[in-house]
Amino acid sequence: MTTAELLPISIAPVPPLSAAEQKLRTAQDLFIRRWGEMGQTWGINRTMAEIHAFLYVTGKPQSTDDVMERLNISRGNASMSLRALCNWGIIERQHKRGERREYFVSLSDVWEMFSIIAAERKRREMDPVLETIKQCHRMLEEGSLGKSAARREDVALTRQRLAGMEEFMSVTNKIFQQFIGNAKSGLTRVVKVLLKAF
Amino acid sequence: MTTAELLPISIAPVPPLSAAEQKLRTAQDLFIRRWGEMGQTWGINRTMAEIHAFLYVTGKPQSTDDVMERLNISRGNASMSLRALCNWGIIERQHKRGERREYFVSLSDVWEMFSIIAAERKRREMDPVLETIKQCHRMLEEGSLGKSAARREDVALTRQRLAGMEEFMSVTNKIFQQFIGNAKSGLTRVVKVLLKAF
DNA sequence: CTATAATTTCAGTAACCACTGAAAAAGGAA
DNA sequence: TTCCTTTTTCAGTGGTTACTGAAATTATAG
Repeated sequence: MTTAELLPISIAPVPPLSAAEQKLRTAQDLFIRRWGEMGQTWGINRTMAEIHAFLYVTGKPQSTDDVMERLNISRGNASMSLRALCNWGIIERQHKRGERREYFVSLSDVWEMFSIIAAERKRREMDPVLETIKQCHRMLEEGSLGKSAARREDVALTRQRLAGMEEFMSVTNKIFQQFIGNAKSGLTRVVKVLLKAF
Repeated sequence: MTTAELLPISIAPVPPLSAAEQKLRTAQDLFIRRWGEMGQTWGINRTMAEIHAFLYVTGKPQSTDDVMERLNISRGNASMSLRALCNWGIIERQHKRGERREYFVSLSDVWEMFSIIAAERKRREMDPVLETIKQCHRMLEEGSLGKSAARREDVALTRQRLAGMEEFMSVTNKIFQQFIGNAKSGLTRVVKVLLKAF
């Protein structure tokens, strides 16, 4: 009994990679790994970032199995991470005619991707902070504290600090807003303007 | 034997907080907690962010014990986190005349703080990515692949994707650079440019 | 110098998050 | 319907990071 008979199904004969294919793959892997590392330090888990990098850099629709194989991860992990990326909206499901399995593709426009991510993070992480700062401010106003208390040195200091932070967050928010607002339509213009100005 | 005799050293009679003090503290705590949460999602550990928020929002020099007590953390944790924040350069040690213990203060200028952080993160996290992308690009040039290989569809696709990402990272880098050199005026300028363009 | 206060270090532990793999569910094809 | 393929779910596990607490070290006062 041969190995082929014992394992009749799997282990399709993998076509050997040409030199060019190998180099392509190496370059892609390099990018994928770096992207994963970067993701980690920005609060995005490594695997998700890597999957995204893989879909983005190959530019081709890839199946769950492609992802599993390329990144050496389990089916469960692949499934959950792919779904999360779909929910973010930076990759999309794609059905192939007459094929049962699903494929995934990354958005091709980096700017669009970034603006989607920016919008979400602004909403979830920056807006609440700004809201909290305003709330703190209100708590320390004369109206809620009384005149004499509001003039206490420590109260004044804290209010001052809160004001500084609020100003900063407002400006940052505006920049994000600019990117987000112009997501599809005018991002290339934003880019051009920025490139010209700096 | 009274409790005071059994525990002669610690438990100095904590002066009761006035209403104003309580409100001040509540407002500060609110800010501190939010800041900690935000830090986490941006890849900064909660405690460090909280310590910084505490120092920033009170505006007063605080000792290690003050930090421990206010945030309910151990001495070891406080010590290590404070040191890390000092290394970042966003808080500073301060000696008080005739006092043995050390105090810590936060930088007061939010713009300066963020530009310090931005500089470091750019250097450690963005520059390497840009470098990697360039490297990948080079690996897929005609020179290293040969003419026919370089024209393969999949190679072309990947090169295109890398180019898109490189453009994005370049612009982002420039914005950061703008911010790093001259924190407030730099960013304000970015905002102005963006607002004028739309 | 000694005594004591303050700080740092670090081994051990706790909490957290990512990941696996197998079982269940869902989705066609016959 | 049943059979087979693909996807999803999730309990359990492994790995990582954050934190504690006590011992070691350093700094200051007397």
